[in-house]
Amino acid sequence: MSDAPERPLRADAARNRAKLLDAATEVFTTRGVGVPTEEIARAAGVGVGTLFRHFPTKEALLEAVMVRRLETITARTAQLAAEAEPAEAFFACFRLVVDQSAGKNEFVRALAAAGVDVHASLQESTTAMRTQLAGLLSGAQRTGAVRPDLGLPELLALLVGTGATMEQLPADPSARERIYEVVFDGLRPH
Amino acid sequence: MSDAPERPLRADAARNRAKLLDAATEVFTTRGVGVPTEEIARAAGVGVGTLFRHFPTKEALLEAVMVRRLETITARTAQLAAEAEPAEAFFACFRLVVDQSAGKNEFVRALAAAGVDVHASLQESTTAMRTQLAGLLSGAQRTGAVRPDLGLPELLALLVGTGATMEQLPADPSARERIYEVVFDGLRPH
DNA sequence: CTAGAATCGGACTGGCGACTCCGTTTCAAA
DNA sequence: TTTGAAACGGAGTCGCCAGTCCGATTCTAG
Repeated sequence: MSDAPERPLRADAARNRAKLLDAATEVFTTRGVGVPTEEIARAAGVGVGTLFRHFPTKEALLEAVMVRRLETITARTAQLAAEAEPAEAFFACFRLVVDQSAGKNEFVRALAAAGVDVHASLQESTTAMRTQLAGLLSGAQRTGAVRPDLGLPELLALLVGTGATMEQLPADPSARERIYEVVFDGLRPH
Repeated sequence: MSDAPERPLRADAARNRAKLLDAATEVFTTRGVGVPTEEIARAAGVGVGTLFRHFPTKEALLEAVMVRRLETITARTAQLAAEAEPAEAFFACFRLVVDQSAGKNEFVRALAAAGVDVHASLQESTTAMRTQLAGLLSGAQRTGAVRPDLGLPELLALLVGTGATMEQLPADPSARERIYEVVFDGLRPH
């Protein structure tokens, strides 16, 4: 489209960029998106100047983190979808997304609150994810494992909501499991 | 305990306090807790000075709003619990709480993030609510309408999570209804 | 009606945090 | 090695917002 010329980054620049992304992922997920940029820079072992040279805006950094996460999840989802039969794959992916989305709801909120209609790069990644999920859903419905009246919007909402449910729970694995039982039972027909 | 003397508020002061609470409830729920205090004061038709005289801190205002909401919900819950039989009351209250909690998750987060171990007044209200819900839950379990392995923590988490689910949904009443079907189905035994 | 106490309003302050600027350092092409 | 372009770091700027202060206003007791 438009990103044609792009000279390759200098070695140190590429290294710093990667360190920033890692640090930002870590800090944002554990301490929330409110953490000052300077702390992220410090965690990455670089100066704020460097941070803002790579990501012109705090929001841009947030977006980059989201994109990477989404891509990871989408890839694993695709793998699962290919390996297992529809119903099994569907429920496995549901777990995967919920488990991986700890704290991510807050990201989405932060981005949305920033007035952005989700920038191009993010748009792209979310679309890929949605496509995956839509396929999984209709596959599972075709085999009768999931009630047929659910659409993609409901599935998406349930994924986010189940993530929120898990965040509220004390770190008790058996309670988590019970929540999954409730939701999965509800997803099955009748 | 300690709030003994409390002279009654002057007429205008009481009026302004009420206007502030109403405005804050409205603004916080529709535009989020990040809205500057000045806007809340303007929405209430008073100056910031007045706002801070009634609520020494933005956080205190947030808390007051929460308390009022919780008390309202708790009262309605109690009423429902008294009028209907256990199972019916349980599910009706579940709906009530979820419907009324639009945007409230964000409040709780904001308070928790402020480092407060939830101040005394809020503590009290939440305890009342929890007691209500605990009663409702065990009642519904006794009649066999709800799976017996669920505890209060799971119920609380599911209430918050279902609220989050609803917030993600496009404003489509039938989709909302489908979500309730999923969750309620999952809550029932087997 | 009047005084003075309670309240009000909004200009002002202080601190915080996103982002900029530029002298210094590091890389890599020749 | 040399050299200039690329990248770095972090002190400094700027705007925003919670919370303060005090002269002006509005209640209400007598």
